[in-house]
Amino acid sequence: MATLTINEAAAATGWSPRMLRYVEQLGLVEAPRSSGGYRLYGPAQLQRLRTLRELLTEHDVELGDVGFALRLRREPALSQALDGWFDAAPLRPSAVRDDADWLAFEQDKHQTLLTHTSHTRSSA
Amino acid sequence: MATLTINEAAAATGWSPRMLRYVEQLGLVEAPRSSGGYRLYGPAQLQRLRTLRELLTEHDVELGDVGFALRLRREPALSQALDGWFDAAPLRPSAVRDDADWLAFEQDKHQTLLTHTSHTRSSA
DNA sequence: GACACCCTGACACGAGCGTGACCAGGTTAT
DNA sequence: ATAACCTGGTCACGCTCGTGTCAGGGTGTC
Repeated sequence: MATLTINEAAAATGWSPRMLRYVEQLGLVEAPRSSGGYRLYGPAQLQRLRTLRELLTEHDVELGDVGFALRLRREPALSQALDGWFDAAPLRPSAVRDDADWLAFEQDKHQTLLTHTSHTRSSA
Repeated sequence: MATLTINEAAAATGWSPRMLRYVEQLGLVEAPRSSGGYRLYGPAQLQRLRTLRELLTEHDVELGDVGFALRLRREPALSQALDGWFDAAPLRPSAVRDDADWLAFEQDKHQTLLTHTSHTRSSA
């Protein structure tokens, strides 16, 4: 099967050769290699590079962000931890959740009072 | 209900007041305000700040990354686009997928050949 | 009303990211 | 065999991030 070298692929996709290597380093588009080590870009890679570019421009996303998304796919533990964190509490905070929270809060307060000589305030 | 001011919350969670404002700016932990505009940290916020810290240290994640994860939750279109991109092609590329790809590839190649006077190579 | 605290906004600065440019050496097609 | 191309590595530069600090002004408590 015929393939393009990195410079040809660059010309075909609008990326610079430098960026193609960088994108590969991020794990986003990895080209197979020739026996001598040259990157060989086939249709799949070209397509991927093009759609990647669209992703970035249309959604105002950085390469690093896509890299992080990749990390999320590869580390389910991380993804799960994030899910848990987001779901565990409302972003627009409402109020107290349960008694366990209250207990922890009182402990915090005392801890605070021990180190800093401060005082609480009444809410709005 | 009693709450802590930003300095007290900082002392209780280990963040600096500066960072609490920064974290809020990223949309990660937003504290309710007093009528005068003071941030009021309750147990929910303190808990959130603590677990956020754990997230960062235990998974070697940056604040910006969590911010991006938040963006993913708020922009389903973006999340979907990323999903599509990741699923559309294998990261460890294998070969051709279907004839449509081949067609696109030939077009690319010609486009390349038109602009640059280059040539194709045989694969490894 | 005095004093301590909080607010926003700005400047500063080291560290890391995205990107280009260059180099010495290996690969490929003719 | 030679010219053109590729490779990984490194230096450079501008930019953003995380973080501290300061200034000018408002808020809360006694």
